[in-house]
Formats: sequence, C-alpha cells, structure tokens
Amino acid sequence: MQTGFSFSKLADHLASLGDVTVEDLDLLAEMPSTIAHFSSHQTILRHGDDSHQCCLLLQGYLSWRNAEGRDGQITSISVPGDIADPQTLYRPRVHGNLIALGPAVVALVPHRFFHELSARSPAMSRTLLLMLLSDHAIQRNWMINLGSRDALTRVAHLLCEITTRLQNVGLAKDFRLASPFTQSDLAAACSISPVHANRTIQELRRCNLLQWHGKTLTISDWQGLVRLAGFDPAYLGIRPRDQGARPTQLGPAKCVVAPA
Amino acid sequence: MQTGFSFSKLADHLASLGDVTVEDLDLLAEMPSTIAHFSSHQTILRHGDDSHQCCLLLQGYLSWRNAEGRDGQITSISVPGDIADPQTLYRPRVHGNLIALGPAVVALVPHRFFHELSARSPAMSRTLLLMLLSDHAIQRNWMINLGSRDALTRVAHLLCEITTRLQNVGLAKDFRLASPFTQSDLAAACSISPVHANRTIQELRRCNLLQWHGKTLTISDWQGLVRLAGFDPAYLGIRPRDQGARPTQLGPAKCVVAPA
DNA sequence: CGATCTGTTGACTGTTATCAACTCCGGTGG
DNA sequence: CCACCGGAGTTGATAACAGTCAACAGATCG
Repeated sequence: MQTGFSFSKLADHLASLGDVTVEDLDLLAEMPSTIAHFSSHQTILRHGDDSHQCCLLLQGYLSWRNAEGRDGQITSISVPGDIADPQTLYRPRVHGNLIALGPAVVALVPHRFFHELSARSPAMSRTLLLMLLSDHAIQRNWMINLGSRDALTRVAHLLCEITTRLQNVGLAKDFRLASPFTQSDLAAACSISPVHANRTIQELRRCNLLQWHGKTLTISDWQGLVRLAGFDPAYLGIRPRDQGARPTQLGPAKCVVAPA
Repeated sequence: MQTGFSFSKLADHLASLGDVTVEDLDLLAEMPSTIAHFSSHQTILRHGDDSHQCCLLLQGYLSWRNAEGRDGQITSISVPGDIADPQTLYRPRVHGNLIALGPAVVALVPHRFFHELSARSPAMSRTLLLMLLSDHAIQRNWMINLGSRDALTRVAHLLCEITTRLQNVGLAKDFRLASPFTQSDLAAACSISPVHANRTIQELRRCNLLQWHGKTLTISDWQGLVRLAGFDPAYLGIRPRDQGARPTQLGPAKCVVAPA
C-alpha cells in the first residue's frame, strides 16, 4: 500500500464521503504538487498568511493551533488523506496556525487544480463540499467533547476518532497507530493540562485499554474504549471501507521539489 | 426597519460576507417560503430527520443542541438573518436538534431555491459558501471559548459575539438586545452549570458591564466587556456595516401559511 | 390562586490546574 | 566514551474553579 508518496489516501477519503466514480478519482492523477517535509512542531501556515495552495497531508499528523510552537489549544487534527486547509480554497486568509504534530509529509496543491476539478466534475465538486461539511461535523463533536466530557472520556473519545479516521484511509490496522506526538500535544487537543493528560493516559493503560510505547500506540480493547468514550462514528459522515469507488491506478505523485 | 417579516436581514448578512451586487440580492425577492412560529424550547428539527428546506431565522434565536428540550449542550446559536441549517443543502440528514431559544419566527425555504440561486448567480453561490465558512470559523472560536477561558470570560465572549452578529443585521442598536433565553440556556452554551452561570452574570453586573432586566439585556460597558473577553471580531469574517450592497427594495415575504 | 419555571443563595464536594521535583531518554559535543 | 543537556514523562502536594445539592424567593401563567 506504501507506493512511495501517492494520493491514494485522498482518493480513499473522498470515496468514503460521497458517490464518486472511478473516472472522477482518476482525475486526481493529474494533480500537480510540491512535496514538503516538516519536522515536529514546525509551523506550516502562520496566522494571517494568505495561501494559494492546499496542504494535502500524505504522512503524519497536522494540527491547527491557537498559537505557534507547542503552546496554544489544538482546534483540529488532520490525518493522511485530509486536506488540512480547505477553507483557503475560498478565503485565502489563514486563521490560526497550522503546525506539524511530529514529522509530516505534505503535498502542496495549487488552489487552481481543485477549482478546475470542481468545474470538470460535479461529483467531485460536491464531494469536496462534503469534505468541508465533514470537517464541520468533526469540529462540532470536538465542542461536545470539550463541553460535556471529563478528562478520561475526552481523551478516549479523541483516540477513537483518530483511529477511525486513520482506518478510513487504510492506516491503524490492528488498532496500532503511529504516535509521534507528545502527551502535551494530546493535552492541548483535549484542553487539559499536560500533567493531567499524563495521569489520564496512565488510567487508560491501567484499564488495559491501550498501550503507548515509544512512537506507537496500540489500542488493546477497542470495544472498551468505544464504550468508555460513548463513541458513535456516525457524525464523521464516512461509510465503511471498500464500498466506494477506487481509482484504477494511482502512481507516485509528480514530485517537483522536496524542500526541508 | 420592521417591515413585517422580510428577508432584509438575510440580505444584510450575505452582503457583509462577500461581494454581492444589488442584482444578486434582488434575486432573494423571489424566495418562496413558509413562515413558521415556534415557542421557547420547541424542537424544530430532530436528530435523524431528513430536511429538504432551510430554516431562515427572521426573529429570535435558534440553538443546535445535543439533546431535546432544555437539556444538552448548545453547539451553535443562530441570530436573525442566519440560515440555521445550511448543511442540509448538501446532506439532508440532520445531526443534532434545532431548538428555539425563546419565541422565534422562521422562514422555511425549499432547498431547490438555493440550488437554483447558486446556479443563476456565481456570486451568490460563493457567498453561500462563505456563510458556511463563517459558521465554521464561529464554531472554531467556540471551541477556543470552551477550551481556554474560564466561566467569566467565556460568558463575556459569547455575549460579545452575539452582540456583534446582531449588529451586523441591524439589531442590538445601542447595545440593547433581546434576551428571551434563560440563564440555563446561556449556561448550556458555555458548558457551565446553571448555578455557576447565575453567579457569573452577577459578577458581570457587579462590574457594571451589563444589565439584564426581564427580556432585555443591555451592555453598559462594551469596551470593558471586549477587554475582559479578549474579543476580536475578525474571525467572524464580516465587514463593518453599510459597505456592502443592499437590495433595491425587499417587500414582505410571500407568506404561504403560518403554522403554530 | 396554585403550579411551575426561573433566578438566587449557601454549604459542600470534586475534578483539574499549578507548582515543584525528579527520572529517563536521545542527542550532542568535548 | 563520557558528560552534559533539553525534552518528555512521572509523581506528590496544594490550591482554585466549578459542580452538585438543597432551599427559598419571585415571576409568570393557566
């Protein structure tokens, strides 16, 4: 599945959202892009910037944060196959800071490509819109997470969501997922203090719900975690895998240049 | 300004978001609608419903809630001129419960109208999209409100936002706004307990920032409230009033029927 | 004029933040 | 190879903010 850097995860993501045909997904093969690598906690987009390209995440995690660096609340997390900044397609001015959570690989795609794609394929246009709505639904759910759950269930719910979204693009097989982020990052996403995040994770470990060794997080009791979090994936607006269309073949991306 | 039930507030709202011409706004005059009145805490859309019309709020406030009735966290508040459920334009299945905050008057507009409007006017199509993005930005800001402010500044920030959005459609003149909602509603929007909301409001009163008598809330020290809340209206994506286009003339809505 | 909802107050409890210290680890440079 | 360093994880003590419970006052409405 790991054919270098490819757009297959974006294709998976789009296919899970709406009814797109194989022909639609094949249009993605023409996507022009610049591949960029970022190191942990590096700023990708700064508050107030104007952006004329989209950040398509290929590997790792990205976060939208209130402030730069390690500080500031995380308001959103992107997983591979996500377009981290779809809003800039319609309003280039960036609100908030887009920051890598651990090392990340991003494909920078000119807005023009998506606008032309929308013009050529009504189905793709609609699916991109559904992507925006899905983001919206995820945000609303984060609000509920912050507003009505305590630290333990909050962390549990976030992990359920991330895992489900990863699985939607073929990652987190066997409930084993990369965790290049720190406990403080997790705390920033759940709006709890790093110290309390640590205690919370210990509690989850003690309940034999998960293991977190090094840069790998293993969920040992998925059903238990789902029950604890009260997690219902319906809000994500995605369908079970392998029902949607898949592109006939997607080669490696046309890598124009690879800046640090 | 109160020419019966008109769509002028929607026009104001749209004009504040993007560059729409007077001709674009005139298209709204053809909007077919059914006027509906709702009483406080009445459910307008139930979780799981399929909706094929949009709820354009004419008077009062609407809330999206986690649960029906008075319970459940509020994830979003609509003010007059808002389309409460723009998501249903693209995904009819409703997530959450749309519930009136105090008595409310709503124009029910078939989805078809907005789809045809989008097809006829690219500017309107774009502006409707900007409306969606504005909702998104407001949500993100609520997350920050819940995650990084204490009860006092949380309530203050919410009141600043509501006031600004009301002023954007010509309401809340002189910082005097209708408050048909209860303290418990406010608590549900800030994710604090009703008791604590009460104490918080008393604190705001004690600081001479606002008065809340009966169903009218008066902000007596706007600058002070803004300072306390750390409120910056930039995220709303709206421009100062009276710069955008205005429709030539908008008569009363074609009122088809007025159910209770 | 009673019933119900809303607002108000006090006492108590509990979750979580904060502060501080310490360990462990990976990297870096001497 | 070792000493050092910074970041990350861990632990305990304390404090603050907010939730809960309970009771009552005032308003509103049938």
